[in-house]
Amino acid sequence: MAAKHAQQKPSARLYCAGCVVLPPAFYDRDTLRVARDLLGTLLVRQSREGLTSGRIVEVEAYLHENDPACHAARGCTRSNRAMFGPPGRAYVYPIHSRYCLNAVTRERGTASAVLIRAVEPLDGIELMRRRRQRQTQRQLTLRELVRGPARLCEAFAVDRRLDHWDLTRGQRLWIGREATAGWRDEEIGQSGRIGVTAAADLPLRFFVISSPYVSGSRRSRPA
DNA sequence: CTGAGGATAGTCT
DNA sequence: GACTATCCTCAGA
Repeated sequence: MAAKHAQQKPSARLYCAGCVVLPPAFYDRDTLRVARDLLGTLLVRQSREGLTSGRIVEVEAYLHENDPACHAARGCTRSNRAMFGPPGRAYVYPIHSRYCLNAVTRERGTASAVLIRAVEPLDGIELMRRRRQRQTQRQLTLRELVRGPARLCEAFAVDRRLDHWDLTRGQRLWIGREATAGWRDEEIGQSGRIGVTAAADLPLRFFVISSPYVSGSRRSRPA
């Protein structure tokens, strides 16, 4: 159990080194399936500042059909256009002067996506800390670096410029699969989505029960 | 640990 | 002008 979470000890070898970039076909499936399967994959960001990576431990599905909480529910606008594009692209949405990162999927040919809410920090922790530390005086704990969709984007330097970015090319920003096995279904929790007012009861949030990096209160997790 | 309140800026009506 | 898929701080248990 605990062994599935990486130790903080710095390693000479990169965690994301053996990763295989997820192909377009991965995203071109039922959105719930993609959301579940994204748990345990690695989010990787390569920029001029350096490389950061983290294991995805919490996601939310946003479906085009019968989901009023989905940004695509009211049709295509300038800001949500990426969701109407091909699967495997990034949809970066600005909110409250911060950003959220989604992976676009295909839900029977309509616009849908998976919001990445939290990761377990792996590579480039000091770089994440530098980016996140800019506002705060206090020393941030490891879990505070990436717990929550907007904190995660700040730690990974994801902003509007990466909207529409192709996540399947293995450059700048991508998601990869490790050789090691992921979590079993019993280790995955499901709940309503956080922060949404519409359709808040739909169980479209998936998270790793044992992970300390999952956002939201403990109450949103089963005992 | 939890919940409440305010900051903040881009987007749409 | 009114939202919002958030975060931070602070008070209280």
